[in-house]
Amino acid sequence: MATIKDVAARAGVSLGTASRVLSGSSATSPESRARVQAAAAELAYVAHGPARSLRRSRTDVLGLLVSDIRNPFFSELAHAAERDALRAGYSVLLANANEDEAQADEYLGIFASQRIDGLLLSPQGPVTPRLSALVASGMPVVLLNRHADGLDAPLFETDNEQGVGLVLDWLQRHGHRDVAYVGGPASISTGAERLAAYVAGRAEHGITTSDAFVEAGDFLPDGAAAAMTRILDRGVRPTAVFGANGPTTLGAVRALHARLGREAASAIDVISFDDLDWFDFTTPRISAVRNDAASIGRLGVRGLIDLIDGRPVESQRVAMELVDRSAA
Amino acid sequence: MATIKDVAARAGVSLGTASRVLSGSSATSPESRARVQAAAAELAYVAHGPARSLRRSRTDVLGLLVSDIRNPFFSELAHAAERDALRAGYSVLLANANEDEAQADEYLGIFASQRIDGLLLSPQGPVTPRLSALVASGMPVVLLNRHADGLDAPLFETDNEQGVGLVLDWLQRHGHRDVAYVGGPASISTGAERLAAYVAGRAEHGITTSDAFVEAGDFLPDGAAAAMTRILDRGVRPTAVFGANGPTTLGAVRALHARLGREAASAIDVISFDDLDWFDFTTPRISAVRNDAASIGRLGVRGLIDLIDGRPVESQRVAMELVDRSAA
DNA sequence: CTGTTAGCGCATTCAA
DNA sequence: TTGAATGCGCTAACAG
Repeated sequence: MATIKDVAARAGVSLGTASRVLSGSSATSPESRARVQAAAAELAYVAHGPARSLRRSRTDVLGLLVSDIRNPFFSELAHAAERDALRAGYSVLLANANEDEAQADEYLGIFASQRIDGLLLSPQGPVTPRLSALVASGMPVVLLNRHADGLDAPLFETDNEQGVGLVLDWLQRHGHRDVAYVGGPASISTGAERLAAYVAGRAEHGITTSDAFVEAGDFLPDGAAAAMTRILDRGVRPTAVFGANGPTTLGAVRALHARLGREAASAIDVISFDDLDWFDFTTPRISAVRNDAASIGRLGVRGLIDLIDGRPVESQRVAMELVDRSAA
Repeated sequence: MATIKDVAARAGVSLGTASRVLSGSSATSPESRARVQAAAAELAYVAHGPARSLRRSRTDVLGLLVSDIRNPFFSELAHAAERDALRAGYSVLLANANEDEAQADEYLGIFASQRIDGLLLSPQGPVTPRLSALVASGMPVVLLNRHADGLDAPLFETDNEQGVGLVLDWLQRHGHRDVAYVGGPASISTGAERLAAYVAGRAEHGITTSDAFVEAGDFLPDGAAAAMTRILDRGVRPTAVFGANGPTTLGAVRALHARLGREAASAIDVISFDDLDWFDFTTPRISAVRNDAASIGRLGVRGLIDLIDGRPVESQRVAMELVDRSAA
């Protein structure tokens, strides 16, 4: 591969001039510029990123660590974040924790070694030593959708309380009393907050306060199916099920079908925190509260870049919207 | 951040010795080793990836360019590939072309600049100048699921012909004659191959050869919905619809519902190339041919690493399996 | 506006 | 087994 030295030689200028032309860092004569650009094109020159990073002590790479890339919420978020980062001149190193703390920590090590310029993080619960070391070293960090105790970073998240409020209203409007709640791990802020909001509001919405109807999964389909099954195994028969995120609702619906059969399952209303592609096609349709994953991704990228550039950044909550499919 | 120089100073050894201990490249005395490791731990030393890459002229980073990260096939594939790469000591830079050629090309430029050690590619059709430059420069490349004309690289793909054969058999078994085929772009090998296999086999499976029933989308939901709508607008009424990939089937089902209403839509059988989470919950259920995206990802990573290490690599086809939900 | 020079952090060569 | 020295490719500081 051609180096900048080759380009300079071919253009008949010094290395410094070639560098200035190619990185546009300072003024150059039109003549040099033309010669250097021609030489670069002829040699198919591509700047050596690692060398440039070493010299400039920045990489123009952002790290994005999501909890579960197969969750459409996060794949949508990652997609939007990546696009916006690219537009701002950053690449994104995407890592998937798969809702696993150890795996998340491993990726933080890779990020540290790659010397990313900033981190977009959807944390898996507690702050690990590696994470606090990263923060202590001055790494700009923004949190996506979940906060981590003791980590003081701007947070871009859905408004869990408001979202759960929309669900509670919907349940009440439909006269549901025996509602099953399939949640996420208490160790994850979204899991804890959504549960807290549900528990706090259920009584005044006419919903049973029996904890026989409440179980926590792991925010993945299999764990949620197991949780749903545990509820059914108690012999209780909910008239509605509330899944605390997208994969959770998928797992819950699967369990309903597996355990009760298609017929009986279709007598149960389902409502979901996070909207999925296929909720229009089930019987009955599945309603949901939806937030714009793409917005959160974009807010996160913008916030992180502001942080990198030393501008102040405020946390932000994104309101949720009810997608009511019960009428149709 | 601490550098290896700091570590050496603290351990009271030379820079060279510290390097040898930390990279395990050659023998060191137990004593030096202990002192260096202790010093590194105390300083929370993390090797500077770019510097190391510059010196070793390799980055231990693989590039993975997928067509559409929101397609579960690719998010599953990416997830598996990433895990296996990590286990083999590589990180993965994941990029999403969003079925767009220009965006794919832009990422190839970033990959080139980052000096990735190898490329996993799900191409968007023709070979761009940038891609051929990359290949010409000796970059190891493997193709995932789609081939690119004139690019001679190992290919790991689903067996399109066999998969379409399974679908044709299923359609015939169910006595469908008026079958709508919603395909992908002809410029993408999977789009072309699946269509070719369908067209070649439909007559002998008792399926209409009228091209009024055939339309191409873009392998994304919106494009597929438009294609489905175009078919319906011709006034033809299929008894079954065949979607040529996952997002295509989603779009087709959406269009059926939007155009015909829930009731009429439920009279139409749907079968899909690629299986999705929710096919069990529709009325009627949606059958599919399924291939293991994770396997393809793993095969790709293994093949690419073999290529990097100079071992010979063979292309491989992964057989598809029918998931027949029509009986239940 | 340009050429020369130094050095980012690291792995590796050469002597000892 | 170790220390000293070199250079990977690049940008930035400096002098002209």
